[in-house]
Amino acid sequence: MSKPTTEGSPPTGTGSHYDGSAEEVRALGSFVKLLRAARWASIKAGRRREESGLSEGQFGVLEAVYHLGPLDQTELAHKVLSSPSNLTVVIDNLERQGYVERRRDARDRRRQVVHLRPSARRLLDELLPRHVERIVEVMSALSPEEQDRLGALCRKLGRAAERLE
Amino acid sequence: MSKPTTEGSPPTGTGSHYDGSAEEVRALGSFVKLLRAARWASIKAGRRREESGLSEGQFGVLEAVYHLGPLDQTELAHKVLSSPSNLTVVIDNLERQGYVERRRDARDRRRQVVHLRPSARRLLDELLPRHVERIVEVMSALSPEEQDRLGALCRKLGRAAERLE
DNA sequence: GCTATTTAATTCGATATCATAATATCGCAT
DNA sequence: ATGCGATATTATGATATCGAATTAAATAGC
Repeated sequence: MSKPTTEGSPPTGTGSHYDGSAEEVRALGSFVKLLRAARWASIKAGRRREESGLSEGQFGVLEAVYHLGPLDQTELAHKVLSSPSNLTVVIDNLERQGYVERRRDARDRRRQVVHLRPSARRLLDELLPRHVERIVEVMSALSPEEQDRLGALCRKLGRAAERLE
Repeated sequence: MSKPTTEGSPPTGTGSHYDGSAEEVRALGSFVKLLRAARWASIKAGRRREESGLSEGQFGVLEAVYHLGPLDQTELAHKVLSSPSNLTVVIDNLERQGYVERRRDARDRRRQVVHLRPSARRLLDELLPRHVERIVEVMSALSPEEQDRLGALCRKLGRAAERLE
C-alpha cells in the first residue's frame, strides 16, 4: 500500500502508482495528468457559468444555439458531445426556465428545433465575455507558447482518440 | 452565425469561434482542445472498464482502495475528486453488487471504512492490466517525447488551476 | 463534566447522463 | 398509394452528481 500522498486522481482513475514497463508508466502518467488538468480547468473556468445558475449541459446547449443559430436535438447532441435522450431532459429544463423554445420543423415534423428566447440572449450577452475572461485567467498559468504547444498536442491526441473504436 | 463546421465541442462548451483579442483566441483554443482531448481519451480508455459493468465512479473507488488499502469515505472523496454525498451512493451500489464492505471504525465510530471483497480483488486483478494496455493504446497517438511534453504542460496547468479560487 | 464546535456520513431534492425501448414521421421503392 | 426501413424525439429506469440540511460522534473550551 503506497503512501497516500497522491491526491485527486481523475474520475477515470488509475492511481499514479503502477509497476509496469516504461511505456506503460509514461502513458499512464501523461493520461492521468491530462485528465486532471482538464478536470480542474473545467471546474475553475466554470465559475461564471455556475454563478448564473446554468448547468454545464445547459450552458453548452445555449451557447451552441447562440453561436450557430437554431438547431435540432440531434445536431445539438453532436455539438455538445452528449446523447439524444440526455438532450431531451436538458432542453426540458431550459424550456421550463424560459430560456428556449421548441418549434416543430414544418418541413420535417420529426424535428424539434431549439430557439433561444430573449432572456437567454440577454444572459449570454452578459455572461460569455466574463466566461472567456475567466478561461484566459485559467490558461494564463502557461505562457502563450506553452498554450500553443498544449493545444497542438491535445488536438493531435484528441483527433486520434476520437477515431479509435 | 458561424458556419457549423465545428463538431463535438466539449461539455463546458464555448464554441471554437470567438471574436476577441489574440490572447483570448489563444486561451480559448487551447482550452477547448484540452477538454476535447481529455474527453475522448477518457471515453476510449474507458472501454475495458465499461465492459466490466463498472461506472467511472465505481471504478475510481475500487481502484483507490485496491492501490491504497481500506479508506474512509472522506478520504475516498478526496482521491476520486468527488463529493461525500456522491460517495454514499456509489458505495451503496458497490456494496449491493458485493464488491465492497463498509466497516465502522472502532476508534472513531463516525467513520465508515471501505474494504474490498474478494470478488472486487479478482475483478481488478483481471481488469487493470487490460485497462493500462488500453491507455497505452490511446496515448500512442503521441510519441514518447510528446507524451512527456503533454504530461509536463498538463501538470503545470492542472496544479495552477487547482489552486485558483 | 457539560456545552459548543467540528467532523463523518447520510438524506433529500434537483439535475444530468446513458442505454434501451417506444413512438412518430419521413422518404423511397414498388 | 402504401408499406417498409431509416431517422428524430421521447419515455423509462438506473446511476451519478451536487449542494444543503440533518444526524451522530468526537473534541475543545470552560
